[in-house]
Amino acid sequence: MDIATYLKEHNIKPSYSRIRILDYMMTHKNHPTVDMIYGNLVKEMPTLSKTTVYNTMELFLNSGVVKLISIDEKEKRYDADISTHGHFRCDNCGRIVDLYFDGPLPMPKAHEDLEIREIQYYAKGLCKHCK
Amino acid sequence: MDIATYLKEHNIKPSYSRIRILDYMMTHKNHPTVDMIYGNLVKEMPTLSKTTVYNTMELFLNSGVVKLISIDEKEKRYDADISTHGHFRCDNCGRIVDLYFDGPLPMPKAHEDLEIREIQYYAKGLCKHCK
DNA sequence: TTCAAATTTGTAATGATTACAAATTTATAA
DNA sequence: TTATAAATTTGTAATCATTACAAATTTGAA
Repeated sequence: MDIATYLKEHNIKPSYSRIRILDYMMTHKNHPTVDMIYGNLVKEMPTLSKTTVYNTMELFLNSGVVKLISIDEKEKRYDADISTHGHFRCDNCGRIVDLYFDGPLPMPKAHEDLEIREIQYYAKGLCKHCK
Repeated sequence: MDIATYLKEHNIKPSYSRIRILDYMMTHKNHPTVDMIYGNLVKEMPTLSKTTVYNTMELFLNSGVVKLISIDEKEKRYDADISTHGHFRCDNCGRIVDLYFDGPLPMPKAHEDLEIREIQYYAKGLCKHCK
């Protein structure tokens, strides 16, 4: 589907910056940091500001267009794939890959006193290339 | 078991600060931040430095005495319960509670190309008091 | 007791993120 | 089109948890 249409469906005005940022995320699927997005796009958008990327990620987050990945304690990462899945980060090269489960994401023992709205599943270790 | 003995078993010299810090964590079981530990202990240890708490947590982490909890994007939290379990954080009051599963922590679909060393399971939402 | 090693401490630096106001762009109405 | 308001973008400064680092203190062995 068209990126501008997708943004409009989430009640976001599809400005040029927003389209390019979401396009970057959907094309690369690399769970990028703000720095990665900015560093890549500024080559073709010389007036782009890092603050705009921060603002846009916050907007995307609140609109449900992206999900936050806190697998790295240093920098926030974002995922435009909002389907329920987990993530693995290689302790050596830092690359992040998706993790899927047989069936829905596993739920903890019944906690009828908790209203769970979001689940994050992170695994860490060594990837194929680094082990 | 005695805290000093426990530290020695992990090849850590049981200095007074280290004993008090680990004692705080085991007594409170509140998944504290460095600030929480410091703020509580400094009342009875006026010369305690926040840097010491940071140093000690790093030491504990590398020695396997505590585990890092990255459920909060702002501050690191630590858990002296090193058994495999998940965590839930209330979006409203910030309290963190333990999550357990029927059986071992669920594993993702076979990724024979990944060497998984650690798994973190985080859930967020509203706790009993806040929902 | 003496000296070296380990631990603790305080201050300064780092770096990702946020605050904020000015500048620019876009949309709306006359 | 033109004027005006609203939304977006931008740059700079502030924030704040964490780290770096060297000096001070404590500990332990000879």
